[in-house]
Amino acid sequence: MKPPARVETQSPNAAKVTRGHKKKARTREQLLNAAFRIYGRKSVGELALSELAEETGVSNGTVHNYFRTRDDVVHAVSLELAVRFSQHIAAATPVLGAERLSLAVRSFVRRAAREPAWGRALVNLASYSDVMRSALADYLREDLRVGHASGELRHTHEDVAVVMVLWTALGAVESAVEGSHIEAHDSVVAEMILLGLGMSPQKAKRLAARVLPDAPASSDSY
Amino acid sequence: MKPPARVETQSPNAAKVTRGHKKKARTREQLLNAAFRIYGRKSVGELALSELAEETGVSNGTVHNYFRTRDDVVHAVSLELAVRFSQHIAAATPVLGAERLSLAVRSFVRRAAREPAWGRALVNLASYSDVMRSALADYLREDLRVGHASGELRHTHEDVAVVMVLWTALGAVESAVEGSHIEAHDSVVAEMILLGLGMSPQKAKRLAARVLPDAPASSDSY
Amino acid sequence: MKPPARVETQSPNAAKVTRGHKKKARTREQLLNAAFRIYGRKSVGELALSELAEETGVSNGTVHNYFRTRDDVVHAVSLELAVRFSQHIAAATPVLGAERLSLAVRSFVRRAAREPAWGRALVNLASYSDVMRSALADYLREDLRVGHASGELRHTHEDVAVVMVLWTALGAVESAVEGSHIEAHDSVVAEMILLGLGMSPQKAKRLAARVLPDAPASSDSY
Amino acid sequence: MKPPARVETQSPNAAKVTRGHKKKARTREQLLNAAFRIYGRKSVGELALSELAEETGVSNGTVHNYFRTRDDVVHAVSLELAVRFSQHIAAATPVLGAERLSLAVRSFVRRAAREPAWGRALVNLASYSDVMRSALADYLREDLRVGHASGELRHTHEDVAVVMVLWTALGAVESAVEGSHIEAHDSVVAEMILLGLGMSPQKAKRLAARVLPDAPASSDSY
DNA sequence: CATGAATGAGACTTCATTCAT
DNA sequence: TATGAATGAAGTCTCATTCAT
Repeated sequence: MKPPARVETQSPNAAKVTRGHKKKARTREQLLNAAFRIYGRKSVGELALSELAEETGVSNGTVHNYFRTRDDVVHAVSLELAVRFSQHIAAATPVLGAERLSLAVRSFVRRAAREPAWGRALVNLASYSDVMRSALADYLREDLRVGHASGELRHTHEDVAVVMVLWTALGAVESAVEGSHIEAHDSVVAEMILLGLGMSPQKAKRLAARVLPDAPASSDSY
Repeated sequence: MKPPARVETQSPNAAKVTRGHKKKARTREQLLNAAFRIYGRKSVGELALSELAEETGVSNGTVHNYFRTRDDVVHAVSLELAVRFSQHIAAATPVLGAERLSLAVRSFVRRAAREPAWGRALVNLASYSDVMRSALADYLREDLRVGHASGELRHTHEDVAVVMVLWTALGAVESAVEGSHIEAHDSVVAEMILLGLGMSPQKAKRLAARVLPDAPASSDSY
Repeated sequence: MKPPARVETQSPNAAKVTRGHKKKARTREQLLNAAFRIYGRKSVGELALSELAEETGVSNGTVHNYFRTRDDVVHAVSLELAVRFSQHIAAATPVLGAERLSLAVRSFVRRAAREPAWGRALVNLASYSDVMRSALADYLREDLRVGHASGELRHTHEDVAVVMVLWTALGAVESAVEGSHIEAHDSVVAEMILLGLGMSPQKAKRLAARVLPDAPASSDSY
Repeated sequence: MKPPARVETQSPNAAKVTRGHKKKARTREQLLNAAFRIYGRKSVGELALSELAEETGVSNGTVHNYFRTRDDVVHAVSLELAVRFSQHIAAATPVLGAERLSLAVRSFVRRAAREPAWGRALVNLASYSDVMRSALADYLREDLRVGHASGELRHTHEDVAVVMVLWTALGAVESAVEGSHIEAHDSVVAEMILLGLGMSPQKAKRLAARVLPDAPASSDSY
């Protein structure tokens, strides 16, 4: 029988560690959300820490307690976005491969058309931050590898393929954001990518045209 | 008849002073070159007009006589770069179509590998400036159209195709600049693009592998 | 009923917690020690209360419970230093007069040479705080008065003499701290001071050259 | 008759070198004067560049064109003060030696009594800046050397003597500034210093009591 | 035209200080 | 009491911009 008091004894500074933790986490999240919203309006280099403070509704000094420089903000938002994205995709299709790749590209393009601010933020981040690009590339690479192993995809060089998929998707997002209304934009883009990866034209067309579940209601942030 | 020659003899830089016209043109050119060099080092948003003055070796005020804002600089450099690029490509292959497209993409990637500063400048400009992107897109579009008409290319949507080619090329330039050493990088990229545009795998491989004339000696600027 | 004794056994720093009194006194002492250490590194005006918190290992708020402003800190450290100094000198020589004065000056110079941080702290404090200067001056004044009464010293104006002795000693400490290695520095300084106070050259030389007991092991603080 | 045109011809870029030069020099001087005035009110570490801007009547940015940090200001003012001081002393007595030393010390003390702000500035600068101390020490050293060579002074160690004279003078200035009204303060201090340097009591008293020409009207600045 | 000193708005940065826990 | 997140005043610093020369 262990004496329950010992729980406290074991970690005497647990209180210390937790003190103000929840508030701190909440503030940080608010800051990241605000930053993402700003990236939807202006380029990464134009975000001013003071603007971030105002958008979040905290003081100038508070922002500095969390982020010392603009780049700290970009970095943190990139990581957070990558995490959320992966959770989203994993929830939608647990199966790796060409299909998931197509799905990911298409959902990017669709969301960008629906929420231009989101798309602009994505492009801004990915253009600026190699952290963002790496994070996205890591997910794509998994699908490419599985697709290649299964014979669906026949690209000759994985790294080049990753670059092609990523940048083409970003370009499509960018043009969707700029308001080019293209019929079934997401499918056209996905098909072209799959072709580039060596999939047969018929399969590419079929896979890229699969019906997609309706988008989830867009949350407040990203 | 005044002996104008003597004036030049007396002061080595009299040429500069002789004609306002020439001087003005030369200063502008120097400013553009300097700006391009800076874009090879830092992002477009980080170029400070005062830095441009220093790099060019003129005064703060002089820069302002030519460019009122940073965006003026980006705009001017973008146009100039597009012009030089088109001249370069036109000189290399007068024939429009898939082949010229492949050539253009490959020469971008090669030059980026050879001169990372040039590549960085290109990516920075294209990421930031839609003027730059449009200028490049216009050239690509001609080739795509001709290639499609001739049946070499079978893309279903021209705008999407333009975006794919342009952004994939930019992505490849970016990764070349970052130092990823890939065997025959330019050909691999071109082949993937041609595939995506619907060319048959055999033709794509053959076209993308064509031997290329050696690069011209890199000039001082762009 | 929890067994309070066990609490102490379980945690090694329970002593800290036992009595608010003791803890408070200890915290204050730690703060003063930390402040003195910082004065050994940077000027009095550069000490930040937040830095003091970090150096002491307590929170920002805790410092504020003890000292409201920087000047409070300077004041408290000055008084504490003066007290310790007087105890030290009193322990070494109970006899007032020229000899004790010489001893005091010499021990300052010696300690500064041995522990530059200590010397720097002393100079910083004395340059900034008239409290510090007054405290030191008060001790010197006693010796000057006794020395004058006994005929050993013949200075014409006590206040001026105090200033001369104090500032010369500080200057000597400062140069010792800066690393000027002078043979028998302490004796040379003391002799010059005694001369200035009107002592005969022979007596001054003899008195200033008296052998000194070895320095006590330097404590952690001041 | 000289051809006036030639003046310009000879140095074609003289205009360039001079352009705005007078204005620049004037602004710099105003800034130094203002800084010195501020040092008469508060410690060196308390001078804010923005305050300096306001005191001088120029913008914040202008100050930054001249001085990047507080220390730059201290440094520049120290050098300037040293130059002016040397000019002043050289004008008053061209003869090096104990007499000039006495004169220098006395004029410091007198001026401090007359113009407390000046004295405070001097003490603040000398306490903070080793540049200031070195500059003053260099002048003193010359006199000490000559005085020693001539046999008037018999100090055993020059470096220690420099320190004694300098810091005693500073201490005297400090106490004069604080309002201690001492009869013939300057002479008492000088006498004590000369004694400390080994001069015979009679000579020291006589030399330190020499009548001094009346002080020049205090200028606007230092 | 070119120059570069001066400007001042706007962003960054530091820190003493407050206060809920 | 101790904590530390949040605050905001005060200062630093950067640069596009103006203008007299």
